[in-house]
Amino acid sequence: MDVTTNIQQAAAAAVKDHYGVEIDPQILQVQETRKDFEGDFTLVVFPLAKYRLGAPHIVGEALGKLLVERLDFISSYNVIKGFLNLSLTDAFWVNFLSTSHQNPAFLQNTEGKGQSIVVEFCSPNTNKPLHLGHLRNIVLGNSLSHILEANGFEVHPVCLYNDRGTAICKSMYAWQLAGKNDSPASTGKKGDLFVGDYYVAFSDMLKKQKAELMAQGMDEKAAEKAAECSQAINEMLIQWEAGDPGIRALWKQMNDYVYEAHANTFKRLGVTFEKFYYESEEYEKGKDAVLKGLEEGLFYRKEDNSVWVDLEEAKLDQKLLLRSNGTSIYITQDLGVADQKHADFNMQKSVYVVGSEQDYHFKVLFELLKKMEKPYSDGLFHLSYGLVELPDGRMKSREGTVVETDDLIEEVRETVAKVTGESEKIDGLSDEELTVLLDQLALGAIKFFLIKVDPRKGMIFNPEESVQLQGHTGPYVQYAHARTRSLIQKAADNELPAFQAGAQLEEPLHTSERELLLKLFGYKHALAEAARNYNPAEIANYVYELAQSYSSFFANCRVIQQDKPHTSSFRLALSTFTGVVMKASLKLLGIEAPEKM
RNA sequence: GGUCCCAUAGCUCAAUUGGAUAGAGCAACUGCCUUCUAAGCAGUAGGUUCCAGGUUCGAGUCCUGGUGGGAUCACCA
Repeated sequence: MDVTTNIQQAAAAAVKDHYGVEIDPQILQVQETRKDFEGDFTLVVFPLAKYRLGAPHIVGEALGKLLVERLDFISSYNVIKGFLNLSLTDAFWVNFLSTSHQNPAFLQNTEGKGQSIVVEFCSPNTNKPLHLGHLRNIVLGNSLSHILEANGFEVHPVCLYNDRGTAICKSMYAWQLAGKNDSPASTGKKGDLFVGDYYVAFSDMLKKQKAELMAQGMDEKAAEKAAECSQAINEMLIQWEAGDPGIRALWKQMNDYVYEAHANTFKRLGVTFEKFYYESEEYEKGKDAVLKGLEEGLFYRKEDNSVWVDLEEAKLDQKLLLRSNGTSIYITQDLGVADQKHADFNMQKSVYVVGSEQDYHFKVLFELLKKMEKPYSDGLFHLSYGLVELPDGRMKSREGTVVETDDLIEEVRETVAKVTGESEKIDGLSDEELTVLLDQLALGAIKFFLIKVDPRKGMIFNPEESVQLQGHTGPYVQYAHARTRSLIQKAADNELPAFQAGAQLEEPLHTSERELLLKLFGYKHALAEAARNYNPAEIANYVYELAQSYSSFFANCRVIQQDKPHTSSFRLALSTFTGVVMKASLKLLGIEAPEKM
């Protein structure tokens, strides 16, 4: 049994024996003792107030005394107001380390066993490169997938490509007009950039044509519709729908350029998807589901033949599901894709990592799926994240303020190279190893930066300052990990006794050793909470605190000491284990843990 | 206008989901590399947690009402 529940139950039993009152052990929360107070775990006594057992500090005293008597792993206690601080024996911690440090099960939770869960993320358009906003999405989705997996879930990461519609037609049209014979190969541009440039070219064209029409007195909306290039796009869309071979071939060509480029970026980021869905293949699939719902009386048809659903009960509006001409809209497609996922993976839960601007959309979608009584409708979750903004506002592709993924990685990599170049620690590395290291550190910095913030919140990205290598950063954690590895190297030169259960140390545990052990002890809880809340930021903060505790330990406690072999081997095991937990935690964030840096 | 989200140190963010004296990093200042990696450690300084009420043993966290910022409300996706 877990110590904290052990303490809870023992405390509840003590209350019963001492006061004759039966209480629910759950109300007695046990938490890590705050720094500045003596102790390891704290039992909060205040909730007992409603049983009128006496002043909280007196109740705390009584319980503390009983707990020390009854639980052999508690060495002492102190009470401050209604907080009962308990110190555990050194033997307990030595035992904790010996049972955990080589136990693979320590890194794995089992809550999700037997449950299948689909995580959809990234979901890009095919008309431009991936930018910082996508990157936050990808990094969050990827990390969430790892976290769920570590909690025992059977995870299926998928990506839905928005590969059809007006956006890609714009690039196609601009290419027809201007480029014709150009390709990524002929221009030496990465495919997504290549297609994106034509998209921008189209925007400029439209802007110009609109301005001309508005100068003739047309209002903005009408001008947008009437512009020659808008008309051409509509025509192209109709041809695409009709399956025009020329248009389809061009469409496929443009998309393929982008897929190849994106695949490259994914690879560089270390992200994999189990399956890609394509809007062009899925967008008609929701129709049948809607028609079936119509038959069952869940939806209704208006005179003009459009199909609607009434969601006013859920405080949402009347929503359109099928156009009057019978075609699908965005939400219809999502209904279809949801069923397709279920057919593919038979999931109980389904997570969508999508920006917060679509909160309303997902409320509607989830309400609809519930109404249709889908088997997975209880397990739906929208991991909604805020915008990434620049110090002077939103990124705008037209103004050239978009921070592109590949550029960003390159830029950070250069900074890392500079710092690394000044260090002698990497002397033994080959050029190839150095390249790998720089990538690991640059990506570590970027990913950590994007994950550490609560996803719900918008965040500000300052190109000059944001991605640092010191302090609350990925490289800080990576550095702490590298230190654990370097210690092991050093220790190999010394002959230390093997660390084992019941080892007698030459000196009592240092405060920073206790803090570190307490942090390690908290790993399972952090892992479980991150999954329960679908929040990778909790892992980022956990591993940062772990690295802090280790760095402090490293500065305060000498590990290898000739005259104290048992303390040495204990500390070495502690370091090794910390390294293992840090590496596993970083892995959950999609970050590599280098051996040397 | 309706709905939803956000507001914490100069800046970027935390706060174990209602618990102790609100904590980290950056920036500033002070110390520490001739035994394990200084991308580090230890310290100083920095706060009316947007405002006003309420709930209770206890509020940054919950409720009500404001203020400010963002998003959204298409037969777009």
